[in-house]
Amino acid sequence: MAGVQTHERPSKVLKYEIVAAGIRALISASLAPHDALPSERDLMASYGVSRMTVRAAIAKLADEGRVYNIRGSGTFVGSITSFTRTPKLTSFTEDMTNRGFIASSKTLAVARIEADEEIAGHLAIPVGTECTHMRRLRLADINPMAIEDVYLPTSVVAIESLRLDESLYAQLAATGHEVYRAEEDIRAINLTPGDSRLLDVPDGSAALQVERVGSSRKGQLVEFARTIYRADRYNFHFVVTRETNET
Amino acid sequence: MAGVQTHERPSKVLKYEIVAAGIRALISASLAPHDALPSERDLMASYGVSRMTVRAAIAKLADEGRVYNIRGSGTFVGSITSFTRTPKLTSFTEDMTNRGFIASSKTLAVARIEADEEIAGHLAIPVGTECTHMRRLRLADINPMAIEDVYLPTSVVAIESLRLDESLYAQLAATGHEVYRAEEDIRAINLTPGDSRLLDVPDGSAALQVERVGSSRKGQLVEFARTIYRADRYNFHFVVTRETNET
DNA sequence: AAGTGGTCTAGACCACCGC
DNA sequence: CGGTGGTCTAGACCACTTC
Repeated sequence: MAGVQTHERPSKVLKYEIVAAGIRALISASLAPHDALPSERDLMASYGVSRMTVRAAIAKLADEGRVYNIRGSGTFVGSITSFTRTPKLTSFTEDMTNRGFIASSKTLAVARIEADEEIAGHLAIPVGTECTHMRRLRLADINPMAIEDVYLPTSVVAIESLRLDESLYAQLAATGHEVYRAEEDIRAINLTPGDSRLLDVPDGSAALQVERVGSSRKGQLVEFARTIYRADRYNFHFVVTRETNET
Repeated sequence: MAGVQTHERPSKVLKYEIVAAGIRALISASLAPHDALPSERDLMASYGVSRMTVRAAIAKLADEGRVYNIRGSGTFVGSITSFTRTPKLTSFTEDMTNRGFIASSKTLAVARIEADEEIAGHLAIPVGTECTHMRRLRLADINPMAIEDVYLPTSVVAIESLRLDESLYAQLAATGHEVYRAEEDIRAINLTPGDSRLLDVPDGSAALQVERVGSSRKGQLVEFARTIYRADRYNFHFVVTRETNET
């Protein structure tokens, strides 16, 4: 039997997704940035749904940065440009695809290790727990983009069953450990001499480090990953808004 | 009775804010990370509100990273630690307050300049347009935290009317140019010798650079700001989730 | 004054989880 | 199976912006 498959779509068609798709189409077909969308009440009538459904659709589009609301005035098309990265959970391959690159990898090391204090702390497991460690050089269009170290408890993925030629996330999903939620920590670092060579930049160059602790839909901690991106090739770009808060 | 006048904004008390505050208090009083919250239906009864109001409160807490939902199972307390910075639009002072520091500033330069190509591009104005430039060293508890350069078209704020001892954002808001939405670009850089000295770190140290283009409610571009943070003192920490995508 | 988005009610059915 | 969060309806009043 060829190829492990992830679950097909028993997914129900959500009404607010239909409305959102319709609005997306409307925007790309006939609206320019800062143009007004039809009012929520108009959209209710157009799609034959309740107002809450319309608002759920607009909320999703706003989250994507495609539209924004002005109270008392209307909903308007945003001015998203290229190279946007809303803070959503994506795999490296998806991220590169979104940025217009072709992703590839070179596996540098795969090993069975015992969790040190840092890894154990992030994954909430006892120090010394057996883990699978994978170190990969990540490429975008054949050029070095990042170095990624991933640590997973052996109970999640054993090293023997790991297939290096397949997406790690797909393998996790296939075994019921889909990474659904993660906490990310982003900071700037100076590269070590070894990492500088791998990324083909001068020693001591700045780099963007993203640490991620990923958990499954059920809340189980699945992976700890540290990814170090070339500073000259990688950035985050997103929209922030002012909210009436706060404590 | 005679009307009591205050300078406070007569902000309406929102029900979902009350519920959210109650849940926040419950969490800090008696719940540990990954403990379950009362169910939404229980919260409805406790606060005497509809389910949608409860869900609005929980949605806000989830946005803050304080709780997370598991379908079919419940809502649980998140594991956010210190030094969190959700990607919201904040002033430097607010940001530092959230992180537990006391913010202060030292103005390094204020000048009238003509927009170069970069600034003009960000603010969508012709090259050579008159702008106000302000350069400040930002401190957290007396320690250098960041260097900030802000550029504003003179039509938004003229240098003569700028008061250095007052919040820039407050002055902008007072003249109808409140920054309420912004696009941010985050990347890692190596500090220049001059900036290294200002931030009191070794020459060539890595730093986190945040560029921001802020716009008013009406979509007018108001400011271009570049803030360079000490890498050892500043990071972003936020929660990301996997969402139904379809692009 | 009219129209907009923001909040809120009081119900309902569904998909999913753990027992 | 009962309980949970996810979606959805059909209304309502409010605060705000624009005319």
